[in-house]
Amino acid sequence: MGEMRIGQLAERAGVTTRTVRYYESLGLLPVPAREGSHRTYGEPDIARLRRIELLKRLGLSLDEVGEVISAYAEESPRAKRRVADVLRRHLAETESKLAELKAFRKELLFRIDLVEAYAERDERRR
Amino acid sequence: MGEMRIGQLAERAGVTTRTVRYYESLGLLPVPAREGSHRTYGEPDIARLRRIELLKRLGLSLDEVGEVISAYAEESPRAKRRVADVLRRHLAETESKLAELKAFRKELLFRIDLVEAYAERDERRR
DNA sequence: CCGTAAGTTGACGTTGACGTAAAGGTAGCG
DNA sequence: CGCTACCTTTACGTCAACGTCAACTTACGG
Repeated sequence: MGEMRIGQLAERAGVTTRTVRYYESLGLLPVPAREGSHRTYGEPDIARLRRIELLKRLGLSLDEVGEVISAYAEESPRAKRRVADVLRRHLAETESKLAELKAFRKELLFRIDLVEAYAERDERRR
Repeated sequence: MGEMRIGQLAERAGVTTRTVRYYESLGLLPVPAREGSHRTYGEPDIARLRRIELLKRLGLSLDEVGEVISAYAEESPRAKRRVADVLRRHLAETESKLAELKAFRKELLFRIDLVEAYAERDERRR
């Protein structure tokens, strides 16, 4: 009943086997069934890995992913709310960074415009 | 003519002395003047440190800060453009992350609403 | 049966951005 | 003179998130 082994899982989820074992050791992935000594996985594990990678891309640490992923699987509203809280926190952070970044870019683009205006004027005065 | 030493600079810029020396070793801060064996700094160094910390908060690595900070001090349009390029790249990344994060949050809030709706219904049916 | 690819555990290596400890130099105050 | 606060360099420690290597074992096609 083992749909696939660690190599295929890793490839289909876009990670390395090392990463799969590491996540397992951190409890981000459930301890898998074995066929003999080989870990075996199914489709849901791919989905779970992809969720983990998404959460990472969003800037969560693996610890935070741990909180969120386990709560994510649960049905209780309390768990869901915890997930939402973690995400909202990161959303707020990201939004403030974005605002700063935009302000910074604006200032820079402005200065570039200035310099280019000077350059053009110098062109015409030749 | 030494306006302050490393301890005061660090405190006023909100970093540690270790950080100041580290940044100096990376070339993020200019090699400072000395009074005897003690590094001395002025107001511009505070400003520079604050710019560095801002850039870090925006998600740049110290390497990238290095590119940006030196170019930032230069007057040439080419340098300014390089600064803008680095920042635009990070802006794009940040914006895409933000979009994902928003989608994720939306999905979560939706699920929370669902669960809460169930909870309420159960309340009324008691 | 043999070779090869893929899997196993265990342990050490890496990178970035500093922290921290050791072992001392120096400036000012009483 | 001696204390205290602050400074100096050198060097090893840390943490996250894996990479990499060693030394096997297992599974499968020819």
